[in-house]
Amino acid sequence: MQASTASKQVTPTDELTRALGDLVRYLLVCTGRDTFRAIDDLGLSLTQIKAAQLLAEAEAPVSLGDIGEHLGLSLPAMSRAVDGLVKRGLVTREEDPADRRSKRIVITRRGRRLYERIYEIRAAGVRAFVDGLDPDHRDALLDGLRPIVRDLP
Amino acid sequence: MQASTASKQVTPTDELTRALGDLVRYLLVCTGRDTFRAIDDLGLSLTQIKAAQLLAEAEAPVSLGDIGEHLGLSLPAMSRAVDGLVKRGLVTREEDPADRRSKRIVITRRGRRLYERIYEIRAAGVRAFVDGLDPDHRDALLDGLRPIVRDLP
DNA sequence: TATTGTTATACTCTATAACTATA
DNA sequence: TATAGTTATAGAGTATAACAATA
Repeated sequence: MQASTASKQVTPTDELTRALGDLVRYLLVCTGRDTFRAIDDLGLSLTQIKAAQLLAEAEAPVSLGDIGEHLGLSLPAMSRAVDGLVKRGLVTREEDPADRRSKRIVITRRGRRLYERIYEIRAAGVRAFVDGLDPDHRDALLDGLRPIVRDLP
Repeated sequence: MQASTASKQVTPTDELTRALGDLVRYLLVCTGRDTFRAIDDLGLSLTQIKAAQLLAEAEAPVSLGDIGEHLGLSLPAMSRAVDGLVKRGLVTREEDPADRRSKRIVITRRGRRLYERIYEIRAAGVRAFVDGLDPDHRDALLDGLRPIVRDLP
């Protein structure tokens, strides 16, 4: 707990916070452009892509309300968004036999392919950034990142 | 260029791409929640916050068209967004003496304070993540990040 | 009576088109 | 005639309210 007359003390936490903030911001710009354009070209909304992502990664059946809760959106908004996905054959919507008020939303093979394509576009932006790194820097970053990413929830 | 019978070859580039992608995604979730809620509570749109950020970081005078171009939005959309910012006293909008068709948008002291508050909320999310790291991991990540962030555009 | 989802309606944000003022 | 910005209007996406079906 070092005291200092000025408030210029920069701790490792401060420095890392700033570094991570800058990096995330930069990567978002890199990867966002192409991704948003691709989604737009598909005629899908961001909400629909997020829903597809949730469904692609879900392990248990997912109801409409589940999706809305995860995405922080209202039930009507999800109903409409899923409606569009159903019409395009990207997901299916069926009554839950255990509770017929509820609907089970399941991604189709076509929906999964579409989601993976979007994922690849995003990854390509990150990859372009990584490819531009000095190999030594790249390896050092990987070393620093490996144990942290391993523990992400 | 090692050949392999399977396609399981994972290069450092692959691994780092994935690690960075995962980290960015995780940090976005952490920092996005509070930030979006704060913006919403202020009654401002995301566009208005982005405009404020651009203006807060701008070094030269900025026209309405400049903002729209940077943000990828139409002139009418920017006009409306800036209108709201002017009404709240967060920016000023004045004729450019050199070309009276053009307007110079300038952030006010109050606008700058507001932008910094939002920035702090976002940074707080990153900081919470950093605080949760094992100190050794934290320092290793900082070492890996330092030369890279230094060279960001 | 409570809950899941859908439909009706209003609001916000955006874009295109039409317009004004200046170059 | 071309350009910077504003105003008018339409479309997409969201939320609240009202509704239907099931628990």
